[in-house]
Parts: sequence; C-alpha cells; structure tokens
Amino acid sequence: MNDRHELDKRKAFILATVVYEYIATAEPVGSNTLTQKYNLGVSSATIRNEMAELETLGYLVQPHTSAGRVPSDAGYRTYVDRLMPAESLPSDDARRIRDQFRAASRELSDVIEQTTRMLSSLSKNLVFAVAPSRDTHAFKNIQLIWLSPRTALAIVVTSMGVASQTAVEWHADVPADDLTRLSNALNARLSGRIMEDIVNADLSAVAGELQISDELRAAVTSAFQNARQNEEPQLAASGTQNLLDQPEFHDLRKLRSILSIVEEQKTLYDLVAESIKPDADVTTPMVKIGRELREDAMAECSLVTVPYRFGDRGVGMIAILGPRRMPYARLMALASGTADSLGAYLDDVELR
Amino acid sequence: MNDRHELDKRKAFILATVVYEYIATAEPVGSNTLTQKYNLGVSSATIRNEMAELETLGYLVQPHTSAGRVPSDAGYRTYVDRLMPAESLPSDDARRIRDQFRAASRELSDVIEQTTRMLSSLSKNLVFAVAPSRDTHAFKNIQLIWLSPRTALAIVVTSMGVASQTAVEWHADVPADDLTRLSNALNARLSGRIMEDIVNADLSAVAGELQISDELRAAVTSAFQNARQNEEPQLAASGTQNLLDQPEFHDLRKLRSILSIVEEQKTLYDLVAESIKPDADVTTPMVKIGRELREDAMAECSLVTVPYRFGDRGVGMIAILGPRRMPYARLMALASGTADSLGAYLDDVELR
DNA sequence: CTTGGCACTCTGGTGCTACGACTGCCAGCA
DNA sequence: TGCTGGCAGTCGTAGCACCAGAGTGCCAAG
Repeated sequence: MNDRHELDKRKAFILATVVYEYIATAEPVGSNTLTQKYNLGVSSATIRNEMAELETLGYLVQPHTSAGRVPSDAGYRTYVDRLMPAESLPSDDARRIRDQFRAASRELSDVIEQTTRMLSSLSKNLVFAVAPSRDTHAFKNIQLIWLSPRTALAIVVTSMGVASQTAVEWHADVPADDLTRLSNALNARLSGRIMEDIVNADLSAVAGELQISDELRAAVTSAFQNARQNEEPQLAASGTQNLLDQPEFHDLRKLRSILSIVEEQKTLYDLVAESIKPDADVTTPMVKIGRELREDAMAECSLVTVPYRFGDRGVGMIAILGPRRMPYARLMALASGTADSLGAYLDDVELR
Repeated sequence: MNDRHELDKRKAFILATVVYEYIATAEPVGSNTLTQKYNLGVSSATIRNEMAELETLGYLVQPHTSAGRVPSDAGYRTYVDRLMPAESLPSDDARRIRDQFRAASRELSDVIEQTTRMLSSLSKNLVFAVAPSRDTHAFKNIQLIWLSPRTALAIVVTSMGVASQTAVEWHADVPADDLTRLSNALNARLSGRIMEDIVNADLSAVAGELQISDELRAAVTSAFQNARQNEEPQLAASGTQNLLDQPEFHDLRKLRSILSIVEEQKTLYDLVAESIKPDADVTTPMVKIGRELREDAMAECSLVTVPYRFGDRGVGMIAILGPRRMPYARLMALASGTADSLGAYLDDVELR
C-alpha cells in the first residue's frame, strides 16, 4: 500500500498531467493529447505503456475501449495528496471576500447565507455552510424579568444576537430584587464566555455567593439550557445552478438525486458533521472524493470542506461540492480564505 | 374583447378538454385523441374546424404543423377563470397539513421553511413562501436594562419569538427605576398590539404619563424602530428537484435560468410582492400564467400565489411555481388550505 | 353545418456507413 | 533493457436516408 514505491517519477508526472488535463477539458485524455500538449520527452507509445500500468494500479480507468483515460478516485486522491501544486488565493478573490464581510449583515443566518452566495459565485460550484450551533456562541447577557412574585421571564442574549426566552414559575415568592442582583452578577461574571463552557457549577457558584434560593438557581440553569439548545443545525446552500454547467450533471437522474440531497439538508449535514470539532486544525481544508463520500448519488462528486473558527475553536463548516473533476487547489485556497475571513468576522462581531 | 361572445358552448368545451388533456399527458392533443377519449358527439373533422378557429382566436397554438395543439397563455387563462371545475382539498392532504402545523417548530423561519417543504412534496412543484415582515408581528414585551447611569440595553420581543437589541446612550443620568417603570408600563399598555400599529404617539403617551425624560423616550422610539426594521424579506423555497420531472424543464438552459431566479430570491420576491397587502382578500389564490409573469425565463411557468394572514391582515405569501401545464384547481386548493392553516398557526402561537 | 376522404407535412426512430480516436501489441532499434 | 514506430483492432458517434405515425387543412358530398 505504500504509494511511494508504486509510482516512479515518470508515472507520477503522467498521472498528474492526466488529471490536470481532464479537469481542464472534461474529455478523456489519450496518449497522443499528452505527448502533443505536454513536453514529456518520450513517445506516445511509451505513454501508452505507462498509462496501461497506471490503469492496472487503479489510478486510471477507461470509460470504454476506444477512449482516452480518466482518473479514478484513487487517481484524484494521490493527485490531491501528493502531486498537485498548491495554489494561493488570487488577490482579486481575496479582496472580494474581504469586501463581502466588511459589508456583511448583522444577522448570523444572513451572514452565513451571503457567504455561501459569494463563494458559489467565486468557485462556480455548489457551496453550503453550517452555521455555528448556539452553544458555541459567546454569552452576552441574561435578564431575569420579574412578572409576578412567582413568575418571571428569562432572556438570554449571545454574541451573535440570538436571544432565547424562558418562562419560569416558582412555588415560593421570589423578591424582584433577587432577580436583578442575580442578573447583574451573572452578567458581570460570565459575559464573554462560550455558552458551552458555562456549566452548572458556574451558575451555582454565582447563586451561592448571593445566597439565592435553590428554585431560582434551577430557573437560571434551565434558561441557560434552553438558550444552548439547538433546533436542527442551520445550513445554507447556494449555487445549484452552477452544477448544470458541468457535463457530468447533464444526466437528469443524477442531477435530481443530488438536488434532493441538497434540499434535504440532513444528508448534506452528515457529510460534513464529523469535521466540526472544536479542536480541529482550523486552517487545513479536507477533500473527499467520489465514493469516499459514501453516497451513491455523490459517486461522481468531490467535496472540499473547511472548518471556520470563532475564538480559538472550530464552530462551523464551509463546503464546496462539485464534480470530481474540480480545480482542487484553487477551491481549497478559496474555501480556506473564506473560512478565515468568516472567523475573523465572528471574532470582530463579538467585540462590538 | 368579451370572451363570452367569442366562445360558444362547444368551443368552450373543446378548449377545456384540450387544456385538461394536455395537463394530464404533456403531449400536444389532436382532434383524434379528443374524439376517442372524450364523448363529444361530433366527428374529428368538426373538431378540427373548431380547433382551427380556436387557434385563430388565440387560445391554442401548434408547436409544428403535424402536431396536435397546445393551449396558449390566453387558453390557460380562460380555462382557469371560467372553464375549470373548482376542486376542494382532499381530506388526506388536509390532514397532512394539519399534522404538519401541529408538530411545527417554534421558530418562525423554521415553520415557514417546513411549510414549503410539505407543500412541495404535496404539490410536486416548486414552492416558496415569504415570511411575515417584523412590523406585522405582535408586540410582546420590551425590557430596558440598566447597564450604567448613562447606558442601557433595550430588548424587544415579538409574538413570533424574534428579539432585537438596541444599545442606548444618554447625555444625562437616568435612574434605573425609570427604566423598570417604563418597561412595565409599555408592556402593560402595548402587549399584543401589532408592531406596525404602534406609533410614536403611543410611546409618547406612555412616557408622558410617567413623566419620563425626553431622552429616554427617544431611546424607546429607536428601540421600536429597530425592532420593526427588516433586513431583506425572508424567503424560503423548496422542491426544485420536482421541476426536473417536468418535460418542459428538460432543456438545461431554461432550467438554469429558473434555478438562478430561485436562488437569487429578489426576482422571486418581486413576483409575489405586489400581492402582500394587509387588506388583501385572504382566501382567494391568484394565478399568473406564462408571460403574465413578465420574466422571460418564466415564459413557460405558472404561479399560484395565496396570501396568509395573521390576525385579520395578510402578512405573507405562499406560492407554487411550476410548468404552465399544472393542475390549477388542485394546486389552488392545496395552497389556500396551507395558507389557512399557517394563518391559524400564527394566531395560535400569538396566544401562547 | 357536419362528415368522410385524401393529400400533405413534419417529427422521431431506426438502420446503416464512414470516420476518427483510441488502444494494445509487436518487432526493431539504441 | 527500455523506447519507439507501425499497425490491426475496437468502439462511439456523426451523418444520412428512410419509413411510420400522427395530425392537419381542404374539399365535395350529405
């Protein structure tokens, strides 16, 4: 299984060239094309032999006997992992991304959506993004609002502007003053902390210092729980029409099954869910190719995913979905550039 | 221009039958099909003559010489307006719609999205919906939160759970007690009122009674303005993959331009915007056919729109977009059934 | 006014052929 | 031993002719 021994320098170069050419033209590439367009220093017959061997090794496949060759999943994989030259983000694109976030809306869901739009227009592929789940937001403040001696309303606001309300009821009277004191203490102590990191012990500690009743403390706990609780993961997608330009999606059946998956969202989310880890190395994009996606409908697709961070942890994902025949290096640069800017934007919003 | 004189009974019946048959089969319908499948009492030659006349009158067109005939925009129009039998909502569908809203989420945007999903699966077409803009929500409560003698945070919560925060700053000290009194008074007086209806006079009246400073009153005004202010209209769409099943969208160029419009949202919104009027007759669906949509890309589409209400005013729209060859009566029944249920749901949530 | 008959038109499918683009293999050459 | 040119073989596709089928318009007769 050690590829280094399987592929000598020339085979590697031929494989790289085949993948490169196929990505550019969408046509199966034959030995003649290769010798004509690229300076290989050997004749087409030699290339033929090498290509035949690359096929038995599993890196190339022939769509049919009299056609050129096309990379297999394994072919793309080694191309991406070892053969492809890295690209850096063109300054035009970098500027456009920066401008996008400078003008961004203040609603989290709008920002995520606008980001997918921009990136789909830059990348000419389908883009989707997972919004940060609520427990990764930073806590901003809580207000316990006295409605009657035994009822109150708790409003929790996070850095990203999302507020949740919880109605609470008590069996014993609670003085209005306690609510204010507790609110103020909690805000002073916990503001800026990540929701996820605020555990019951923190709440109890604050309540304990103020000698607050257990019932009131329980109410605060449930308000925080409520604020952290997520509905379904929020997911935005855009650029489906870009898929239509790719010859591999001219088949309506394939197209349909992909569109279904995109609309369903759940499968889409599963594709990237595993990559959303707080401790993920947040700058490296990941690539999944063809069957690696474990979805029949996606057998001819590839996915570039990159986590974005808020503070020092990964809180969401940006993903570019397209044909396997995609410009990997470019899309990886685009995706991580966008992820970086989105992360910076989130940090910036938090400070306001 | 008076159609009643143009179309005698037999022509009307033939037109209706052609439209009906074409909707069902997607094949141009010829005089033979008509005489064989429907009991017309005359021969195919007669039908031919009538159809030729219907063509010169502009109700039918021939895709090419040796094909049957297909309705024109005008043909569909008279069919929808005068010829088509009304349908009522099948009880199965009615039940499914009811169940959907019973199990609905509490987030407004989720509800709208789930509604489009359900309706697209029921109608097998593309469905989109415009969410109520914030100023049509009912006001629930405001909290003015004392942060320092000269700064505060105003949180406005509406019936649909959306909260907005406004930071305020003063030039003179404001006692914390004033904030509480004003919050309580505003909540007592205005809770339940529609945001749009709460004018500055209302706010001033409350502030006046309590003898509150002008600066504080201005802060409240801006908090309310802020809460009413909308970002872009919220729009959810689903069921694009349904379009692929329709033969009229097998042409990739057409499909692409429609998908672009759907993703862009703005054009989509414009299509229905004019129908969102507070005083609209909220039960009648509207139909736009082909070129009536004033969008080249939509020349072969029809749109069924129906407003839904909250309280006694229209606050949003549900729309079904599909090929002109759509089962109008059925979709109209489905759309208004859904709109009714959505309206009822919104009213219900408001009472909680 | 209706009808059967008929000539005409157009589309879509089918079968055929020729062509072009490959490959694989082999024998000869450095 | 590895490279090369040549050549036979394979396969997909574009082009073409052709036919069948569906449907029309028109006409003359009922």
